[in-house]
Amino acid sequence: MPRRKKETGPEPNRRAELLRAAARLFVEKGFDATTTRDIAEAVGMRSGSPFYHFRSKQELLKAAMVDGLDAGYARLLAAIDGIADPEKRLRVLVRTHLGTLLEGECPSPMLLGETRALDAAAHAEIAAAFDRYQLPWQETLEELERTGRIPSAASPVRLLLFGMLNWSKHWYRADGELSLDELADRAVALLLAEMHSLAPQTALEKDRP
Amino acid sequence: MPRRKKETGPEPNRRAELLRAAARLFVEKGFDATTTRDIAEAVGMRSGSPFYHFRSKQELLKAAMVDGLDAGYARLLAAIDGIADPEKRLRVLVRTHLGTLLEGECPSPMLLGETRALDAAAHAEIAAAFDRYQLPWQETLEELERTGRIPSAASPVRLLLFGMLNWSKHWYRADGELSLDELADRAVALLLAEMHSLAPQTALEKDRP
DNA sequence: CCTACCGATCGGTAGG
DNA sequence: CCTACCGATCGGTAGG
Repeated sequence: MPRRKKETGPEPNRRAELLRAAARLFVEKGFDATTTRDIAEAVGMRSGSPFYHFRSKQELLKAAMVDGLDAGYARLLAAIDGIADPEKRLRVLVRTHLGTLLEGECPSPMLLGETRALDAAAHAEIAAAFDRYQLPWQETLEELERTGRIPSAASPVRLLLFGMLNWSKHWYRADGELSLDELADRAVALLLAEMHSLAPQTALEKDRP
Repeated sequence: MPRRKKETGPEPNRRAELLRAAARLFVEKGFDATTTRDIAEAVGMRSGSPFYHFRSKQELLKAAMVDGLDAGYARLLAAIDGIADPEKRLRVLVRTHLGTLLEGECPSPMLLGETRALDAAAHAEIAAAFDRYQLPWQETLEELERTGRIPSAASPVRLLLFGMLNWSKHWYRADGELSLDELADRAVALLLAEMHSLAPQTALEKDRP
């Protein structure tokens, strides 16, 4: 029986393993504090071997960011598929984003600050991946503006929203009182100002429709 | 004429200069990518001299954070002095915070992620400084809740608010279209949901009362 | 992908 | 606060 594929060059699985380990370590310890030896050890390689897959530590960071963002983008699209109501769609975007950020293994937005060390070409690739990621958000916000649910979908609104969500990485505890669903509700409520027209006591007690 | 003070040990000015330089460099390049040599050079010292003032690089980071937060706290208190209306006070808190963060030389909240390398004792000192800093915010939010301007002043609200503001360090450009005053208005409007009851076009055109 | 290694750099110290 | 320095570590490479 014929093999699926001739073995050409490096094993793609090992490359993906390196990227996952790198992303996790970069988030955990920071780019500079993470050594290429840490990353190699995390996947059972020797110190020099990551450089067989990636030209430099910088390229490892760039690839981890772009792959992480694209994986998150795919997750977003799958989650909002078929949801026509923009308010529900926003809620799903927020919840899915928080899941990627706080439960996932590759919280790319947290690596934003670590890209300082990268050159302009890498920055451009990462920026393009961020732009893709933000597309469904901007569409949804604009639909909410058109239907009068928010007063403005101008760019700062989206950025303030991402700020609310991404910063939670600094304080959210999975073993705390606040569930991810509740946090998502809080954030959406803040944006939509719907709590203002609800009785405060019931603001967090919404059932599923 | 008598000297104000006998010279006892290290010059306090030099210590403060080191802290300012360290804070700026840590924000700019990250804790690990900043060398103690960078910091020494920034204040015109030789490579070993910072260790005359601070026991370790970690202590430099801890002191820079605590000092930066306490300076920001003093700035907050001065700014809100005598403002009775909680809505106006919140607006001033937000604007002052954004000023410290985006125009100041020591944006301490951005160093939160860099404290990974510090031990438990240092974390406790920094946490205490953060708690002080958050006091006037929490008081103001609770007053807004009591007077019915926001539906809840529970802890996540304050944290989401800080998220909106702090994340702006990642995208705000001083030479862009959005002024700090406008950004502050946007953030406050999001929280108070006042835009909902205003005509959208005038939401950003408020004069001073 | 491993072995063996290099050049550079870094935090920190001794002694003045 | 400087000079001179040490031990350790790190990103990366040559050769297989």
